[in-house]
Amino acid sequence: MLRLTKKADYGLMALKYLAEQAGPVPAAEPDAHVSLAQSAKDIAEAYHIPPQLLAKILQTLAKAGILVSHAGTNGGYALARPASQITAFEVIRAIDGPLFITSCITIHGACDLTSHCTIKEPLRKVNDSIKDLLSGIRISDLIETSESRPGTETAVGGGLISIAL
Amino acid sequence: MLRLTKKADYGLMALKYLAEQAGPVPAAEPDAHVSLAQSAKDIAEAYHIPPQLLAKILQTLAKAGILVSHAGTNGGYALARPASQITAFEVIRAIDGPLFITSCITIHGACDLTSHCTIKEPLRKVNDSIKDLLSGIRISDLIETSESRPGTETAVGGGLISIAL
DNA sequence: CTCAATCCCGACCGTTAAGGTCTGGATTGT
DNA sequence: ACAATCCAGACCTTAACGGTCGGGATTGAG
Ligand code: FES
Ligand code: FES
Repeated sequence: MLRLTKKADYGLMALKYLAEQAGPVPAAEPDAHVSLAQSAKDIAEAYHIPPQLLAKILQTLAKAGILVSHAGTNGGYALARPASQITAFEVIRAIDGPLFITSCITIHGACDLTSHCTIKEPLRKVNDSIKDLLSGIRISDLIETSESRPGTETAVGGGLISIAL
Repeated sequence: MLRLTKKADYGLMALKYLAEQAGPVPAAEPDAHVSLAQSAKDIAEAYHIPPQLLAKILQTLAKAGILVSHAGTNGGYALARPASQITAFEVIRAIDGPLFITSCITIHGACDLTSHCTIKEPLRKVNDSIKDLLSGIRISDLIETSESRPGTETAVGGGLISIAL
């Protein structure tokens, strides 16, 4: 249930990476772009993800106005805005499209039993809540999660995604 | 993104239906079962959904302890508990399995780049938030979608879901 | 006892989308 | 001129989803 695609995961990782690269902004360059340009290949190698796939994701993000791109020898991608002004919601939406939980959104608008479905409305509210939740998360929120223990690898904390209840 | 499967949708619809049938409980039968038994076929016809598919969904729900079943001529399904004690989360979980947004849960435990993934932890928190959100929704919340008691709002539309990163 | 109405279980199948690859072309700094 | 990039599609493979089928096990009714 409620599955976030790997593409969106990759996209968020890449954005976080870019935000980190541009992290210590010397506050001496108020114009131009927000962060340094990084090539798709570099980012892909940093995270060991398929380079060509990430390339396409970054292109999508660029088309959505979240990234700016620059071709050429020292080209690459940079954040179009400060990391604090990019929400997880718009990233996910840009990559995965406007799909939502109802599963009743076919290409024809709505599913054929939309007139009999009695839980459509409450589900829409859940949908909105999740949207709000995601909209409240900014890229800048991702960069300082577990940064305090140098040396030790993360993910040592045992139960990764145990999903237990 | 974040797509709820149609099966879960159907399951919720069926549960709501059962809850409605048993709605005006005369409070004179504190024992036995909570609601009247309805056959899978009846429920399927009420909503115009594939009967055989719904049958399987109800079986799953019964196995999960959410419904009780009774074979025989006047058999059918009934809620195993009052509708106010069944959450949307456990329904979805019973039907769609313990899948969650991370998309990094393969059958082998975790995805192979779990050691490089830097956003796993923040994502897990989002996950938990959604889980909490869904856990706060009860079947009884579905039956009075509009114009209900002003005292007991569904707490869904309020957007009071905050996430701490 | 017999029978019909049910629930139960597993196998099966078609469609779709996700994840990933490949090829060719358009920019642009050096 | 050339290499490093970005860009835009056309593919491919696999797995999950949505749905179907048939056979078997219960159980109330007549
Ligand atoms: S089944 Fe389509 S709106 Fe619920
Ligand atoms: S990509 Fe697997 S944990 Fe994020």
